[in-house]
Amino acid sequence: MANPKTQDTEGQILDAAQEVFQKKGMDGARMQEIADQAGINKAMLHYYYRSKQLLFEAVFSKAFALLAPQMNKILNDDSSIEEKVKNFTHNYISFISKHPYLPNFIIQEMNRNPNFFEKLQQNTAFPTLEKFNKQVGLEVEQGILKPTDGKQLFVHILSLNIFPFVATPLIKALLGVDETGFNDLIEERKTAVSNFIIESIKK
Amino acid sequence: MANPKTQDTEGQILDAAQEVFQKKGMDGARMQEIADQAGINKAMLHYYYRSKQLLFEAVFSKAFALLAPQMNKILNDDSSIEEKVKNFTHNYISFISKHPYLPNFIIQEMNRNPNFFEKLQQNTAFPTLEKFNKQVGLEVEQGILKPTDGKQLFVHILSLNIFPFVATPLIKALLGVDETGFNDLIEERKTAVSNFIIESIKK
DNA sequence: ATCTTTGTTAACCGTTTGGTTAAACCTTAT
DNA sequence: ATAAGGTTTAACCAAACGGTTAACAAAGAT
Repeated sequence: MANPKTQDTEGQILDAAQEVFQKKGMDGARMQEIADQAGINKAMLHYYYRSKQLLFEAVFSKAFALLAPQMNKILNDDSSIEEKVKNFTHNYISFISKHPYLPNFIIQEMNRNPNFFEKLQQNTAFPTLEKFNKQVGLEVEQGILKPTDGKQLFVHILSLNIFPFVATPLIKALLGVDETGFNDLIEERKTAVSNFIIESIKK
Repeated sequence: MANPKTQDTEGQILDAAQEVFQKKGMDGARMQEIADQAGINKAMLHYYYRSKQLLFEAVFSKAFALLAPQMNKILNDDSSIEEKVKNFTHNYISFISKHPYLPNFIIQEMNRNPNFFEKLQQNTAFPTLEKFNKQVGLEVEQGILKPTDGKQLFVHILSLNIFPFVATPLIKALLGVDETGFNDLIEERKTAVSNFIIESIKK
């Protein structure tokens, strides 16, 4: 990633917009604050991106494009289910630890405007569950896994990996841990989650 | 719940505010829209609740007060871990199916303003993990459960139960299901989630 | 050198927003 | 009847908002 100071104006704007939108959401973000963050005049935002809506869509699409490959890895590569679970859990948690605002941003804005999300769904090469589903069925037949529904398993995997990052303040409060304690918990989860899943589905 | 038409103005406002705030969040909600929803003049909102912030806090506190007892059930009653997991999963999913906006509202606003949440944490009888943690340790010693960390197990349980309601649009898209298909999936989860957990931790 | 295009700014504009006000409207006690 | 209290309304207000404009600066092209 390039140093902001050496980037051109358009890139500086996108970086600033990403920061502000991810912290405050579409409704809470202010064009002036994005301009201040980027260290430029507010008119430049409109010069490069026309409107708040279009600037937001640029930020959202860029963010979503970061996540999609992670999904495709678990859905469409050729390793076994057990390997997929282990790799996805470890990789995803590592990845999100570096971008902690990302999941909440995506989910918050998907809920705010499902229409825009449907548009994205058609344009992007959107991941599908087909291959994963078949693979689970096959490994059940082969006696590698206990009887397991692919859809439910996939939702389990997403829930266990993503939820803690979405509900960080709630979990901190309920567990009574601070920033450090939470980070330790997350670090533990890189193995705890995959062990928990494998233990449940492996024969 | 009383019929809105037979309620007094203050109650009508709170109901209308709940609906609008839960759909659009603090930043997206408009006082005029709340007034319209309640069928009254905008000035009445300020007459009864002084400001948008105070009206919002009334809505948030009421919503949180609905969820806290659910948490306490799994943390502080006297049944076994297995029973707790089964009951919590079934009860929580049933409960949230009737209030689908609730989890996302709480989480979204907790992330937006962690300070306000800390205030709430001190005032309310806030659930703690202490008893649950001890109980897990005990059942592990007794050979009922495999070696299990109480904290991680609790995060697992919350994640599996809450996440699908928070990320509904994402899950619908990835699984390629419509409203009906999603509802079926959720209905299945009342047993699928508890079986999945028990299978993993029970000796 | 001068023209043209692109990038940048301060000032401005119309609208929307949360919030206020003063007058009117009930209800009820005397 | 009427005075007093709380309740409700239309009209209004200042501030904040997204967006525009016109003038200016920088950089290439001829």
